[in-house]
Amino acid sequence: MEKIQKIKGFADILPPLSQVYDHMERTAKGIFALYGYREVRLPILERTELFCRSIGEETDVVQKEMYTFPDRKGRSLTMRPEATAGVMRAYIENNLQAQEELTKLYTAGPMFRYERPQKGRMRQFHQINVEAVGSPSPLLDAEILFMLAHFLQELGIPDLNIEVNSLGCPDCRPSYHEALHEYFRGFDTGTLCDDCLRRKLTNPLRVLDCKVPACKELTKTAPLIADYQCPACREHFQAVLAALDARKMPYVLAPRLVRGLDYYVRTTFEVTSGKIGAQSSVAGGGRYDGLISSLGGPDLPGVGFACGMERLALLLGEPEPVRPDFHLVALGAEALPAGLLLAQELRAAGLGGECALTARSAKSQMRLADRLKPRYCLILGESELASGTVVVKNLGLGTQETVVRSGLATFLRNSDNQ
RNA sequence: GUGGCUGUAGCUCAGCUGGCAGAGCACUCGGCUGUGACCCGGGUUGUCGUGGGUUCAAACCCCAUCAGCCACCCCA
Repeated sequence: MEKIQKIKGFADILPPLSQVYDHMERTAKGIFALYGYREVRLPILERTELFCRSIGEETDVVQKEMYTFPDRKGRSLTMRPEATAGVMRAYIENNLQAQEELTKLYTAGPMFRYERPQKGRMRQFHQINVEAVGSPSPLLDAEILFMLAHFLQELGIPDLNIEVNSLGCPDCRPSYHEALHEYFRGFDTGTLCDDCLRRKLTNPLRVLDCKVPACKELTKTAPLIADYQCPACREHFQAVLAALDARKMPYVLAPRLVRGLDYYVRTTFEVTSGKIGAQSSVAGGGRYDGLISSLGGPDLPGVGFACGMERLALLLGEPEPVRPDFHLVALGAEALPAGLLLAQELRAAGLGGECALTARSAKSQMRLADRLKPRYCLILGESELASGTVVVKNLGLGTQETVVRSGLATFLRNSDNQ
């Protein structure tokens, strides 16, 4: 029979890597709880229109990266390419604004984008996502950045760069776009790279982010967003930075930082690492004040970020294997079922480990025990069955002693052999 | 969507100008009636990614296709 293989860009997350994912989610849960965030679990499939309206019709994500298909009744569905849209849909649909003034939510799970896979980029990837809805305060922007930094620090990831920018708002951004347009108009073939010639028309902000030296040189004298922001946006951004400074949080101002999702306004940020290849962005987010009303909800502001779990996993490395408390070696036909009963007693007492299930030589069972690195190897044979004892062997030290069965759980629990 | 590199044992990889499919690790059995690691000896493991083509003969050359990796692009 022909084997069926997984879809391109999709991955099986097996042990021990699955432990890393579990660790990330547990750490997130613990840290986020300190800030008042609660978990939501939302559908992976949504109506296509949700993403067109939130992410933006003209973005790359919507234009060429979505898994979109009709259901059995011909309605267009899309596998979520990001989490914020779905969280906002759920917020509106469940009238969460009626429950509390500020709603703090987080979620973790798979996202789907049809892109060419490479290091740190899969078609099914996983994000931890945080959203805070209901407050326009710049202090909330700062708090969410504190929380993101706190989370990454708790995971123990060094050498991350936190970049911060303000994109302005619908009131002031058009004038900046206009200015950029004006600035780039003069540059033609030979001055800007081919990509930027396209970008200066579609998304002039992206030209500022180009890595080609010639383009970089030109952008040095390009107009700055800061000079075009309205007083309200300027004040907001200054308040965010003041809060970050007061806590002495390390960050860099990135006036060229652009986001590929249309809903972002004012504060935006990105966390990058130089150690994981070209896809260096580990987390990214910002404020999205007009998003909820554009989806038919109340006119409430929001802030959030997404954290890429595959990229975090690249930085975390292999986890320590968990050491079982015991491994039980059973010698002889009668010792096998007796060994299972004994193992079950120990598990009931909160001790973890495995026992032999099939009759094999002492040598092969001991070899297996050695691989599993249990705190103790327990040996149960005919003579131990007869005397109601168990041989307890410390594989690290090579020492062993005979312990009465009734006292075994206590003996194992009190031992300091880790 | 574009470009480059790569697919050979469970894993890591050799395999020359086309001529019997290899090594190390792992696994397994034994040396040691019921004691692991270290040591010694034996043993198992393959549609050479897949499908075509060239050839007396293809893991090797050609075409196609699938998958992986890296980069562009884009983003977490």
